[in-house]
Amino acid sequence: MSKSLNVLTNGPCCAPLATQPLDRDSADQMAAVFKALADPVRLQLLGLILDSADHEACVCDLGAAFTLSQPTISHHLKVLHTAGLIERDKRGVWVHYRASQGGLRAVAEFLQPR
Amino acid sequence: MSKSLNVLTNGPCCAPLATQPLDRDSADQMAAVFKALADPVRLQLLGLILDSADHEACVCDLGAAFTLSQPTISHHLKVLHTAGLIERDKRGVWVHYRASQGGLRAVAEFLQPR
DNA sequence: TCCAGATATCGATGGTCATCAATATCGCGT
DNA sequence: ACGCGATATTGATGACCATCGATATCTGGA
Repeated sequence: MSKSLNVLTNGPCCAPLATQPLDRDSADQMAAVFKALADPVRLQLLGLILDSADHEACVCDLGAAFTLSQPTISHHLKVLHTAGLIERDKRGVWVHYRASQGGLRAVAEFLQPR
Repeated sequence: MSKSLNVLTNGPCCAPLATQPLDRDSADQMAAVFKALADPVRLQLLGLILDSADHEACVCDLGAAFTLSQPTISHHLKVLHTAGLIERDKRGVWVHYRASQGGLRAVAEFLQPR
């Protein structure tokens, strides 16, 4: 705790924190990425992409694995793409999404950097 | 794509997916953990805990780092705890939260296991 | 036993999100 | 140029969530 009053009545709690919290901007940015991962459908989509050859899959195949509507799948892929977790590659009529190794690594590193 | 019709009209898209998506239960479970991480305040709380000695901090110190109300901080800590990301340790009047190495590792491994 | 302080729970509220149907856009073949 | 199929965008709707004030619970000291 921080108020000296409590120290008098209840004794010391613990040494005050040494560091400042992540600045708000960085926290917002990371939270946005985790928000993109915080949906079961998007995790399934990402899993399908990672399990595919070259970590890349066509939207048509991805959509076929779900009973959701086509706009919904498109929306989820856009969220993952905006978060920097997958990359978009349009080949004629079809669109392929590829896992972004950099984006995924950045998230993983955030969780055990100390 | 999946319908042979398209193959006739537009040519092949790509080889169909080899694997099934993550089962829905596992996806829901992982999404719940990511949902716990998908908030800037919770990321800041987790960061403060990880940066503290022994990866552990007192609620009173954690709350002092924010301008949010005490119930809000308590709520966020509960969300992190329920997700298995931090452990609770009550010492008399004060409560300490400790990072759950297992929980954090599980999340990080999920992102690059292939 | 009683009080004060630390933390948690409850109920309400405003904002955000997942999903869909409808529609738009973009590329290829004819 | 036209049409069809693949993907994206828009607008609406119901569900979920972050936050707060009020209140409850728990613990140690007097």
